[in-house]
Amino acid sequence: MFGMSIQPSPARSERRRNTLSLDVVLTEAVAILDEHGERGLTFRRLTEGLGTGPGGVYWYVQDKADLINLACDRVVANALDAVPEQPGEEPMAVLRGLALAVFDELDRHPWAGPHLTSNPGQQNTLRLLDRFGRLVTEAGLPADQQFYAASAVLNYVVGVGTQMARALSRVVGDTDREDYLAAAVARWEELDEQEFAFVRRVAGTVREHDDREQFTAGLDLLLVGIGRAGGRA
Amino acid sequence: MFGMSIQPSPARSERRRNTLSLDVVLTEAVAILDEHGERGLTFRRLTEGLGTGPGGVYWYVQDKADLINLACDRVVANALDAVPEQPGEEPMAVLRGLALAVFDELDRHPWAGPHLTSNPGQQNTLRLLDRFGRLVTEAGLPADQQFYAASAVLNYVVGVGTQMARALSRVVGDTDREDYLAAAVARWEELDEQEFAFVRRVAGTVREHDDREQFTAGLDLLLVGIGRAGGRA
DNA sequence: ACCTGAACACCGTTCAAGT
DNA sequence: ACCTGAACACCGTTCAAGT
Repeated sequence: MFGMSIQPSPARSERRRNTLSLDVVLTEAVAILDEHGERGLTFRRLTEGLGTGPGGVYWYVQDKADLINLACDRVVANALDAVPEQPGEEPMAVLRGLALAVFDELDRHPWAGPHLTSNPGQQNTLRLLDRFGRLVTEAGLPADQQFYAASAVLNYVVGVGTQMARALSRVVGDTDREDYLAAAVARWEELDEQEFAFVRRVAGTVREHDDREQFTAGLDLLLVGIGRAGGRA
Repeated sequence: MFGMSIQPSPARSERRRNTLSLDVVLTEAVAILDEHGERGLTFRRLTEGLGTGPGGVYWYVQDKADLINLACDRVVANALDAVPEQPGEEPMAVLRGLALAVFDELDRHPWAGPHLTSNPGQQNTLRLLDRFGRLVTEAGLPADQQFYAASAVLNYVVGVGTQMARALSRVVGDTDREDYLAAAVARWEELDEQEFAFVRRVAGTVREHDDREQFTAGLDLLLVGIGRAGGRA
């Protein structure tokens, strides 16, 4: 739905060239990003995979930044498509499902996370914010708190989701395939006990549980808080 | 404090070269990033400003990614230094002050935001998480919720802070200096009324208030929620 | 140990030319 | 309208050589 190309699908007959389209370009770009990471996405590799020249790509895309943004937008589109709107359902349950869909998508495409918060030009991230906002509204949150509550949820989902996705993912920037999270925790346990008192204390507990469960536990903490909150401190 | 170079400060006598140091390199890098954005940070410009060759920089830095990470780490260091630890103070008040310090620092250095969440190798971001964690603990949050509460706060502060910093900042990627936020809101108001029902409704209110105030209002919402939350949904 | 700077491989982007 | 592919300017990184 949201990931489809904007231009009308050309009649699949008559011409034998014109195998290219924004859709095809983005599919290839996402595949390369998944396999080789952000640094691995070069026009050389992209055009090789597509069987075109650079000019062909530039017909559909403004520049490399635009290409990556569009690829990110497609990732978010996947999450949105995975959880269709369900009017009448318990809003917080829907929100939780949507958050998990984003989590799963970030797990599949770990390169996308950092670009989601930073770029407001992405239509589907805005769409995601909109859905969070409507769900939070449905749940009865006062009007003047809705925007920042929705922002908080979006930031939590993307921020924590990105971190955990990188931890789970075996591909980080085309190089290391180790158990990233375990390595991080091990590093944490070597930190100074005074200076990093908190991180050292919780380092063990982070490893123990299932990541997806912890992700939603933190989300629920946020939602329960948002649902109950009445005014400012 | 946290922004200082790791290596011992060399005796400022005897040698007449050796004007370089990690500290000097990072200062110049931050200055370039502030003025020209991330794309504007090239080794050419950097070495011109420093009066060195590329090899000189590579003595202190592993590669460009490392350079940017170190620059980001210094930005967070500034925020940490701005709010020294104050045992005995009201933890939530201290947390709020620390969050605002990060906000201000992201306002000064809008390029840093996207790199903070994505990179766990940054010591000072970890330090920031640790302080949030200790403050949340002091405030009486149950042990099993502390880590994700601290993460939520960190993600809110960095995520929303980055967005607003970009909105306020006049330099975005070396080019446009328009009123970014106003433009964003104007774009929001042109969106489809059905599809973006929430964003369109709140678009007006976002513009009205003072940004810093809204930032803390959202943060307080989160903190009040965290403080009151008892269990999962 | 610290720095120089020429050299290298490569990358994003352009554009005149083709269909 | 859509695509080709050679050409260009530039960029990150290396490394033998200096002090």
